[in-house]
Amino acid sequence: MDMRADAPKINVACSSCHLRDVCLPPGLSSSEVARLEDVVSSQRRLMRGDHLFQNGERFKAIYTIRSGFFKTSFASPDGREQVTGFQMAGDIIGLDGIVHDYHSCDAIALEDAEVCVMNYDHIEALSREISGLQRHVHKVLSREILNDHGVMLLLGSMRAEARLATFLLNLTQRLHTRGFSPTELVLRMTRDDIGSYLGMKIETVSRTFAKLIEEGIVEVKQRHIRILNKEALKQLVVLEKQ
Amino acid sequence: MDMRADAPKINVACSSCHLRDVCLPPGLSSSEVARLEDVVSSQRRLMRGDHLFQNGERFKAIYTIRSGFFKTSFASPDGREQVTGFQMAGDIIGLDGIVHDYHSCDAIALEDAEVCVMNYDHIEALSREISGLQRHVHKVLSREILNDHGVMLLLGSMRAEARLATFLLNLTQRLHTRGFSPTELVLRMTRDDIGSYLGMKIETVSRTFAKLIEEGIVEVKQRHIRILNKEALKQLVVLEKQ
DNA sequence: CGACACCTTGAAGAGGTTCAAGAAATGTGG
DNA sequence: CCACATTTCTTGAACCTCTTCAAGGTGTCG
Repeated sequence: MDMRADAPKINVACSSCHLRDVCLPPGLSSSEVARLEDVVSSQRRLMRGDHLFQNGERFKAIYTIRSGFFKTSFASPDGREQVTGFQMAGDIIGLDGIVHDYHSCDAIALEDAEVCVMNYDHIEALSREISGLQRHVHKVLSREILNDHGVMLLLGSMRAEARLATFLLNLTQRLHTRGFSPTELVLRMTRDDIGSYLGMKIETVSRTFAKLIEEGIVEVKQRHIRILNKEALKQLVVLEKQ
Repeated sequence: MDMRADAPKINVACSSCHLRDVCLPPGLSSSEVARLEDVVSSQRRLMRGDHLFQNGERFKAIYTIRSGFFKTSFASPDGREQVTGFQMAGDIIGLDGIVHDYHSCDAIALEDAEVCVMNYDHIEALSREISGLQRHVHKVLSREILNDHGVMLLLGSMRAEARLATFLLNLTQRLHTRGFSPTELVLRMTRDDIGSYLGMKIETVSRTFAKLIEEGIVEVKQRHIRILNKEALKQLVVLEKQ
């Protein structure tokens, strides 16, 4: 959060960023893109385990992930905790902070990471002038809601195997659109994180992986996962129960 | 959705609406309020069971509930369904539609209801001029996200009894801020709806109510609920497990 | 009054949790 | 670079919660 000499205001080149399509609204003029670059007040590097922000911290900015992998988790006053999502390059993080002017969840880097810091007031101001940006911000927020509804569906109606299958399919799909393999991935989170996210105990996560291996659907070497039969994974989600 | 002669463009008096504080951004000048009233392009009356909007329907407006009670539910392609929330007077509904320009869930009136229809393009345009409105829209979206995280926590980490307790506390608390009793409520939804929302089968909902009755915590007469021991309800949420 | 939707209750069973122990990987300090 | 501590993951067995299946009760509305 500090702006030390080694984290100066840099001129970021959104225009040449490979995440441009994920991150910026479509159809902006180059002059508009130039103004948007001003919003990115700085970049921040994080080491594995670092907090990008914490519950209760004052909300000033939202962040676009340039590289690395994050988890967000939400804690209730009485000590319950729930991992609410995993974020990767191009994802935007920190939107929960808008309501109360402080963050209400924790964002933790699961590997060394780099983010663009976008000052929220600045975004607000600029989106009053660039309607494409305004719409983009709304869509990002709305997408988050949609996404959460998907997780609620998973938590509310799926069995362990379908949850894990959905999780793996979702991750590979997102990685695939970022140029990675559609059938192989390295999990950056612990089984505990997965368990929290999917609403199951760590032992159940482990056993469910074991079941998928047994059925010849995936290959697991630690956190390295290879999907051998994607169709079977999809069928697991659909068939199981009703 | 149709603009028949009996549902004309009316001049709505937001300025004198009793929901004003819930619905409008705080600290607007009276001229700004006047302009906001233009956003409310019409009002719509719904009978119990009517859809306010449906999955797949083109997104044009968001709605503020003036009276009545709604549920929103989200269905996956394979036929799973999840009730994602219950909405009452002052709540805003339809925000899920922004991302894809069409609605991705169903909103159904659980009793006769009345809503203000707010044209979304109009809101966008006006919030470019009134920064208080812009911020308000963002906050409403962000609050929705926060809310969903709370439900994820519930679904991911609570037992049946804690889920139901949380549900009842949440409902009464919201009703209380709207001037209703903090200890009595009439459920507008079926046990099935509750079950879907809380991720449990209808039989479990029924049995869990039975348990709460047995413990002397609530009194249940059909859909009429009276909370006899609110502290005990709260303790159920906290104590149960860890 | 009869039909239908909604709700409750019982008994049996499945799926997931808990507790416990050990294996495998990772990190740390000498 | 190895030994040791720690974290992370796996597996087994007993248990418990919730689900499933089945039947019957209650309320509502034409």
